[in-house]
Amino acid sequence: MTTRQGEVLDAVLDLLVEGSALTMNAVARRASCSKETLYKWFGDRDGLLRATVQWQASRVRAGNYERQKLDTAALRESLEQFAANWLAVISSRTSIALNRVAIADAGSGKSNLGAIVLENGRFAIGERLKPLLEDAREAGLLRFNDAEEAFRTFFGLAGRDVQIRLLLGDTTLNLSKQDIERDAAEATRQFFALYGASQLPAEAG
Amino acid sequence: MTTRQGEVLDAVLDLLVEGSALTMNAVARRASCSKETLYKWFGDRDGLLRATVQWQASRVRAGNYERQKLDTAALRESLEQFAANWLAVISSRTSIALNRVAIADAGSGKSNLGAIVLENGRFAIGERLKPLLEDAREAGLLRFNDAEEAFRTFFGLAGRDVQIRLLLGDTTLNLSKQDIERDAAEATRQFFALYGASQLPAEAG
DNA sequence: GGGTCGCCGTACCGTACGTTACGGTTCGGC
DNA sequence: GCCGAACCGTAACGTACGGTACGGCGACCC
Repeated sequence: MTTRQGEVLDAVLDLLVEGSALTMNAVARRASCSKETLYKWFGDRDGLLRATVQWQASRVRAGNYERQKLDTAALRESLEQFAANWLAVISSRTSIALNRVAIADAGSGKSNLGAIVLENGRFAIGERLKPLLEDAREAGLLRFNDAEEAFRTFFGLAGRDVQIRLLLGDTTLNLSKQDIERDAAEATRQFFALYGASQLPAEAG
Repeated sequence: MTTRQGEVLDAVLDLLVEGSALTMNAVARRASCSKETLYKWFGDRDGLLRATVQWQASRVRAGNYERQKLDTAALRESLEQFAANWLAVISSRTSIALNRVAIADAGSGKSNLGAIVLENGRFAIGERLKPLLEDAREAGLLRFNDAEEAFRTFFGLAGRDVQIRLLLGDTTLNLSKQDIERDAAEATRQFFALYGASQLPAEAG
């Protein structure tokens, strides 16, 4: 992946975010490259989309969680960061645009953009969060049987209706940085109320 | 909306659920009608899609909640039914297909399918659930300040990652009727843990 | 300075699909 | 039995777009 190729993929992202129709002509014009080059580098339109999705995924992937000795404050801090980061990602125009094409593609089943997005989004964050949850359980801070189920609950508390509303074009939902931090803190508080070891476990699955 | 027109829209739903490309030719063939009739009845392709979305919405709309004197058991029962019904809807092949076209459409901004789906999905269920929550607060069963926020939490606890995974084509998620009932019960239990008046309120927003 | 390579711009091709037009058929009203 | 309306099936048109071909041009090598 040369820098020039990255510029081309950024042009694709630009067009997607704008909501313009993503034709090969439009990409070539925006990226100031020839269509021949596009086909040489990416094969066909599907390959271009796949490369774009992976290109963006490679940028979003944050540092992995480092196993550590946890106390309640550190755990809360980590959870809030996870939630805030996730909310920031799913409310970004880029993520919305990419999820839209991936969802449309998953319907026609031509490429496998949906699987790529899932792998780098929902599943990646799950794999990054579960070690934290398990360390917290080890440290006696959380109670749960199944880390996957606990994660899914946290995912629901953090995301709520945000992603589907944004994907469907709801314009009444405008998450500022402050909103995101407040919502992330609230989700974390609720998660502690459900899974915190200092309280009665809510028959957590 | 004649019954014949309903048959045509059912043909559209069939094609969408199959994942076939939704061309006017395919619709005409599947519905055994002429393209001329399609254009006469629905104007253009967008009109056909709009009519299809509204046609399905008119079928999904369930009975409204009837205000009643609530006790804990009745409240739990109602909440579980709401959650189970919502999970059944969003995991149905029809809903997935319609949400896909609506989301794709919301990206290009041609029609306003996204708004229609939101209005008949997420927002409709919110308006139906909030009176129940408020009655429960009135009856001293729940504690919260903002019914909208409480609803959004319930929405997150019930839906979690289900909708986005299905929209993105995740095939590892297969919700049986039993799964749905179990998840609905669990979400309701968690919601009570967060907002039930018999416990300390979790600083609920 | 000539040859080669990689790329840009553009013209071009084939096809898919939205849309329109039209001949043929059924059916209710008189 | 005849008329008109509604509708079916299909052919035809125009366009948009994915994909290909080709001429030109700067860069680099020898």
